[in-house]
Amino acid sequence: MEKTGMAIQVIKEKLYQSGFKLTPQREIIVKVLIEKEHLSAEEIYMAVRAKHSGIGLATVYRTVELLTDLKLINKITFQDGIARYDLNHNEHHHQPHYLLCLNCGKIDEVEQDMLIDIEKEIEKNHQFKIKDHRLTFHGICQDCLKKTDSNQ
Amino acid sequence: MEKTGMAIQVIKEKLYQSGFKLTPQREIIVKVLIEKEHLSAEEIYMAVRAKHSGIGLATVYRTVELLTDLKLINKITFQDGIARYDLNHNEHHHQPHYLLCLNCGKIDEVEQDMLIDIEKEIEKNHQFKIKDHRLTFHGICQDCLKKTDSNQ
DNA sequence: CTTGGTGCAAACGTTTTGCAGTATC
DNA sequence: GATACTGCAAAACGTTTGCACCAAG
Repeated sequence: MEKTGMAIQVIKEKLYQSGFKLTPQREIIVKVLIEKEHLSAEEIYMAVRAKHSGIGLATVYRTVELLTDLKLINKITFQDGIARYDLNHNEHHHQPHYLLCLNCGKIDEVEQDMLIDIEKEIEKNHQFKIKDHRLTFHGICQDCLKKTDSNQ
Repeated sequence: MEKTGMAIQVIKEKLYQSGFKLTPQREIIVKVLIEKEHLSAEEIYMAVRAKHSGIGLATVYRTVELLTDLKLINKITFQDGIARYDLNHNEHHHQPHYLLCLNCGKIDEVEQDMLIDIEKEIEKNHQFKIKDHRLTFHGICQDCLKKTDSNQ
């Protein structure tokens, strides 16, 4: 709960710095985002309604849009076209890399930025100034590998 | 025209090998995909209607789905959630990397696979068997850099 | 005549928007 | 009382599907 309180405080400050408020609805949404990762808007909405039944889906969308604009959370869309949201804990603005299991759908994050050298090469070879990146690996996670190993 | 004819011939063969036909509608769609890259379904539909006004949008969707399943084209979805399609010229099954200009929206491709070493490291460190990847760099393209350089 | 393919329109799931009402300063 | 924010419902958007019709072997 310490961590939650701290994170909310930081977000509250950044909101006020930009002229926005941390309304009760926004606070509940942020708490949900702290508790669980990779949630879609619908999933946030469900979790939020469990705590405060009066919140509308539109508020969820408007809040995650606001938080994304302020770079407080990351919005990521995999191939299914559904946007998912994660708190942006690291100060560095780069997106983490994702490991997406094709079997069970689990999403893992790799916080370490492994693209630095590649980005330098791309910038040199293509005269393209890189601001951000999205990298997702599709494959089979550790758990699913174990399950299938014994059978095949 | 040589290139177009060859590409269509290859696609026709692969379709027949899998028990499908190259209908007139499918042929027109393929020709459009040969002529332009990174088209959305809607854009394919527009281009196709210019050549043959009777084709329906559903046929476009069904065709690109079929071609994607047969790995004849790549489907890629950027952060806007709109799927785009590209002919898969290289035999290797890996997705190219993309350079997306935040200023003008231009999409460039990097065919060379630069992730091989990183994938080895991820597989070792996370016990995750990688099957495919999606890598997009967001930044400013050469043309837009030139335009803004003089002003700032 | 059977099978696969098509066009149209309707349905779908996610996201956005208009608007009237609410809370806050 | 002005401003930012909310909830609801409707609309918008890209995409998929049901179905009757068509084409080809």
